[in-house]
Amino acid sequence: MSEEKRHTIQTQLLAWYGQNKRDLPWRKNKDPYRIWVSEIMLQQTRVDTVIPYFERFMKLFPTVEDLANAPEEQVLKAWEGLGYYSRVRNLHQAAKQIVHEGDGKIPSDKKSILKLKGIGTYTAGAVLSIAFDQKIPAVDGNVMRVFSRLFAIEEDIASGTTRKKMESLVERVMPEEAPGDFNQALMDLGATICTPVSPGCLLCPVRSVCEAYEKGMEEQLPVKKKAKPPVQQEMVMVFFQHQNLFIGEKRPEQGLLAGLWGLPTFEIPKGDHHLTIIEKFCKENRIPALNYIIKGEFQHVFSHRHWKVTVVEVELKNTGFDLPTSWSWLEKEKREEKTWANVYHKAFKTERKKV
DNA sequence: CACGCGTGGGG
DNA sequence: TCCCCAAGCGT
Repeated sequence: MSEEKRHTIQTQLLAWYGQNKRDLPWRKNKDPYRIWVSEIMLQQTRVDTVIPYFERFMKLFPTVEDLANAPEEQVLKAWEGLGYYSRVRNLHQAAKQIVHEGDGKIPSDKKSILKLKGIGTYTAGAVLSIAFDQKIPAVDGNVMRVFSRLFAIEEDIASGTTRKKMESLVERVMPEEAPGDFNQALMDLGATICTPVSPGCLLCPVRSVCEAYEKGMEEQLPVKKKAKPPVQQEMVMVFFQHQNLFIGEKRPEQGLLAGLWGLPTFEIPKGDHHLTIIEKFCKENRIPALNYIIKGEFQHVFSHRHWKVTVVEVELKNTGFDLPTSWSWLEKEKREEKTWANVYHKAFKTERKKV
């Protein structure tokens, strides 16, 4: 790479950022805790979605100590609807590490910060450069896209080796001064101008040194392998209820919607009928079901699974029987408080519909 | 290194 | 309606 190209990217990008940077709540100061929380929320998640969550989260847990001392239920609740829930479980765990095992401060060296759950190469670079002014790359999807175009890199950006290559490129281009601004400028450029489709090249501050623009291949880059299609699954969610009580299920600590409260959910084997599954389950577990009512169905798409969910109401004769360990009786009034993913809220909507 | 892990928005 | 995504990480 020529010295001229490096210089152009540095100066043009920083100048552009000075004029065009977005006014975002986590940019009000350089508090490492705020930067950290914002970076975790922003993983695979759009800025507009994150903003209200960030504001609420900071009111609830203004410092890392507040977060560490908060009950897990409250922390998970604050993340409700944001998705990728392992992020918040890791965040909470890391806060406890910092407060109870460390000195109560976010580590400012790469080796230590990478030991925290939920902080990988990208997030470490973002926090260290933005909050601690260290010259460390923060290569996310935006930066990969910008650099794959600037240098016409046709390798699959999903591969690990390509990302390493990008990191060393960014490292070479980064200025000594304002590394945090430089990283954020790259991300803002990727988010607002160097977009995945129909990029705004005519507005781009680094168009003059962009190889993809020169070759007219900005729409073809970056190269990214296609994800495989989601698995289709038929599910049943059940409202087991008796008087003002219903049964909630705490999901396993690992896997889909890990650790979240919701409704007992069953997968229907192909060719089976949903009521057959529920009836069999009740019989085997000596659950005193009085009747089964199909309330309706809805679709829910995860990144890698597609659920068709049938909602069933089961009236129970009494509460005097043993529940599976992950199930608990909850008050109906607390339904909305006790269910922490959008897929359950869809079930409530279906339930409230008239039959 | 491939896979699992949510959700809502835009073209 | 459909498809692509958006500031990744842990295993």
